[in-house]
Amino acid sequence: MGDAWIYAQRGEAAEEAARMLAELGFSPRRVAINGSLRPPGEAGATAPRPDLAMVLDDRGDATPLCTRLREDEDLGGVPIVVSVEPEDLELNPEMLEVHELIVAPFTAAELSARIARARRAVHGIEEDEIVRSDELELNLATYQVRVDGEPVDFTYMEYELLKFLLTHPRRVFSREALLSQVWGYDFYGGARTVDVHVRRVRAKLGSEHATKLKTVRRVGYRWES
Amino acid sequence: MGDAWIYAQRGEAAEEAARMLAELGFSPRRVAINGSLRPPGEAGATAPRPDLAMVLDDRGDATPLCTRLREDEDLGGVPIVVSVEPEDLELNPEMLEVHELIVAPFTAAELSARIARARRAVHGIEEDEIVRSDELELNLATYQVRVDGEPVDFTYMEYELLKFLLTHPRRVFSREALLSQVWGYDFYGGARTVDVHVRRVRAKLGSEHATKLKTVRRVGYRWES
DNA sequence: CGGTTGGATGAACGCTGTGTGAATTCGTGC
DNA sequence: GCACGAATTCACACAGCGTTCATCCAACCG
Repeated sequence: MGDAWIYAQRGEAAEEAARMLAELGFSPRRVAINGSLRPPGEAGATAPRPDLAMVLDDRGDATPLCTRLREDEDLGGVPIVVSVEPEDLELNPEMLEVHELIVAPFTAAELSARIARARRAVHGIEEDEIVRSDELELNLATYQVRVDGEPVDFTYMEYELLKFLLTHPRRVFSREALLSQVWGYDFYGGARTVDVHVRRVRAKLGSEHATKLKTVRRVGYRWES
Repeated sequence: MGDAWIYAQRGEAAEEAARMLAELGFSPRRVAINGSLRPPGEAGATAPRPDLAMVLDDRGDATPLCTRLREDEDLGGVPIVVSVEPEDLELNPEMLEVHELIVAPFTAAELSARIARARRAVHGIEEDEIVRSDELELNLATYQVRVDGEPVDFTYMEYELLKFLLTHPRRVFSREALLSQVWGYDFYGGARTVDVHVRRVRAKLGSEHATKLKTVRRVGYRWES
């Protein structure tokens, strides 16, 4: 699911949130509420972006923090979920603008739903429409592929082939199996067709990732990351 | 605070919500979940609009209801708050799109905050009634389009198509999807219809912006700014 | 170490899908 | 009923993409 940065004053609350986010498949990192808005060790140079910012409010201290988050150059567009205590629900303008609001204590199921809503609000895309493998990203909603963060153009068949192998990792598929599953059950064509597409996919992936699309001699192809 | 219409299957839940809304200063009215979407006695003639629609989900039955609410001619733009039971939180696309989501049981304070957020979400859109993307401006109120500041005349379908793509950026839509979502669910026509409208929209946008309406071969169209 | 087999590679062909111009149908107001 | 604009359908050309073919290279086997 990606990185989640947690902004919190109190330690227990942060740990509980981290536990829950990890359960949902995130890699949570704690961030001090005062300071650079980045986790320790992440200087501005590399400027990594989290996939989610989770803010744990403590008596209204989240308000200025959210403003800073929103205005931060590199963190713009990161979905923000703010957790507030029930007694701190009194209205304040910032709480109206935050992507998604959750009232503590909450369940993992609710958090998951609210994260999906926050992402939807920001990206217009749901997380489950993205297939990842290492530094590879297949976006099922936009038909775009990112290799090491860089968008790469794939043609329709290239995309479909890569998607199939990526979503069925490790298992070997014969050319015939690929022809029937990726091209369609009624396809009658030479098995060499697969070879050519594999070549093109490899070329676009770059040497780094190309090696993950392995040839199994006399059998077929396999994805191994 | 104004009128609040409650859509619910179960009576107790509806009464509890009504009590809470009254406490917050609303005038709650119960609406049957099947039927005209209006309280009894409110025929279409006078067509009053509530200031809030509160939907109480019962095992997922809120989904089609929300779709109807959204598409209702006179109820468009009414803030919608949906209450769901914790066990019904599993993701479904409609729940991602609703203005605000609240998990039962909830306090009046939380409901109040979420109503404020829902209103903000709706007002935000109505306040700027204008959808912008770079130097493009869609005025939802007047059906006018400005390209680089210059007003351009769009016909109805051209406008609807552009608006749909612009408000769902990046995502690819097949011709069939566009036909059903922009033209209407019951539309049966050639998929080439979409092509022609895309061409006209592109022509009116000018070469600069036309390239943002991208063709995804064998799949459909996509807006990318 | 040569023979054999299967995969990689380069290039060219031909089909399918999309763009485009124009004709036709539909809808609305006078 | 007529006129006008808009939406839809039709026909065709072109480009991109998928497929095939021919050749080269690497792995396996004796």
